[in-house]
Amino acid sequence: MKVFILKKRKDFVKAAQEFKVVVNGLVLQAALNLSEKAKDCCFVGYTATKKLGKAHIRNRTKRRLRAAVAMVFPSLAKAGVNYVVIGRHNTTELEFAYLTRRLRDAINEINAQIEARQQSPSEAEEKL
RNA sequence: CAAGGCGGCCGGACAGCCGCGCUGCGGCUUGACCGCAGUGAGGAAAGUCCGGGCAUCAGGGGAACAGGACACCGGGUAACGCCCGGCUGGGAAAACCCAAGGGAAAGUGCCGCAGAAAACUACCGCCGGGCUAUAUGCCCGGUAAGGAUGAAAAGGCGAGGUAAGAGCUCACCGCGGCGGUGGCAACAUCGCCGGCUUUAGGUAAACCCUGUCCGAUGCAAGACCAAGUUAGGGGCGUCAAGGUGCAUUUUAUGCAAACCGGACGAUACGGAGCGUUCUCCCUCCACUCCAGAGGUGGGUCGCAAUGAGCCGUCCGGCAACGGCCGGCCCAGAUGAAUGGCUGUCGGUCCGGGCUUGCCCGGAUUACAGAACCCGGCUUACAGGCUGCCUUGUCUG
RNA sequence: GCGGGUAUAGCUCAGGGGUAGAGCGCAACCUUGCCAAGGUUGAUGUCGUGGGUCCGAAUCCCAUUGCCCGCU
Repeated sequence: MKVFILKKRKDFVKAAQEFKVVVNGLVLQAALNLSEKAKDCCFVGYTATKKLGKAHIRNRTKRRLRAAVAMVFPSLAKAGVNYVVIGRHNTTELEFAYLTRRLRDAINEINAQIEARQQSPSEAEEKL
């Protein structure tokens, strides 16, 4: 599974509106991407807000998230999905192995949500 | 050894595995591809407080006004509000430190409370005279030594002098002027003179005056390529070849630009040209204006290997800095590259052990991430190295 | 990346060199059988932080921190 970088603001906004899982250290959001391009790959975007700290803290947060995604996503991510990973205040402090485990939990959870929606779309829409 | 002052410098090191940006080369399965090699954050990359380069506004000369910055002297620099050296004033026992440090004699304003008075001073007091029998008291005059107030009180201090006093006179200090000497200068120093209410309190980080400098906007500047929109409405003017209207010379000619539709835009008026106004040269503009809606915001260059560049020897200079010669090429992203894991060695702190400078264990290892590029300033910063200087104590 | 504004009592704001103020709120008392309204009285600030200028700074100057806003 190939993983590419998400760039457009529009896609970030859409991901924030559809699926969301919060774990210790990070937040994972996702949205379906039905375009031809995304048929057999997925996109990932990273977010680190000004709340986290100054520039070097935000950069470090994104780096650790990228490193974690590089370990987890190639095996677990679903094709045709835009993921967004958001850093939290303790992303830079947690042990990397723990952070990776939590990201694995988060992606399994969010994939389950997506599959549930795909199997019974009408029911899911009622929920929303 | 202790306490302190002033600089300069570093700001973890090495190795392994998995990854990332850029550049170069190679590969074929030509792509958001793979492989190899090289290279990859700071002293502040930060704050955006100054000064430049560069770019656009078509360009240039002059005058006035407005606005802003700066302000002892000399030097350095591309330039600066920066740096160096000096002067003056203030602080410290000293090494040293601090200073927006021009003009108050161009003008205006302000100086609360207190105090007689905050700038043409006179409450108490002191002295003289008068009224009154005397004292008290009152009136007139002289005075600014003393008291009191205040941040600040009209040169200070001592002596002479006087009714009491006063630069009224004199010495010293201070101040002003002239001259000599030293210094590029700020200024220092010596002498003479003034006789100081003929010396005009403070405040310019109050307005201001004087001198010097300053066009605006910032790489999201700007240049090019590609794609897309080029539609509707209102207003000015020209055209009589269509319709309409009017007139008739009666079916064609003339007039009319009011209306519908169409084709279009003047070598004149005028407008524009880097704060405002004026002026000179020069140049440019031939449709214009308004409102609403929708779309796009992609790529290349700018841009990173030639620069006020970095390193080193030597030379000049007290220094900032400059010069000769030699060597080097050193990040370039755009959802934005340095990360993850492991080991060894460091630094600092704590605890324990003892063989007293080693071992063991634990914690900690700052501030912080280039975005067009340089020169400064300012602010943040664990810990460490190093040079010089001052004072005190002890020993020789 | 560039450029502005603001910070004063619990809240909303005045004050632009000379004793820090207003409204609302708060507390006590009066009024009432009780409450509200009304009346009387009172408390309350390191003037965001650190320096400087001045005799004297919330005010002027410099630096700094937080918050808010604008352009692209």
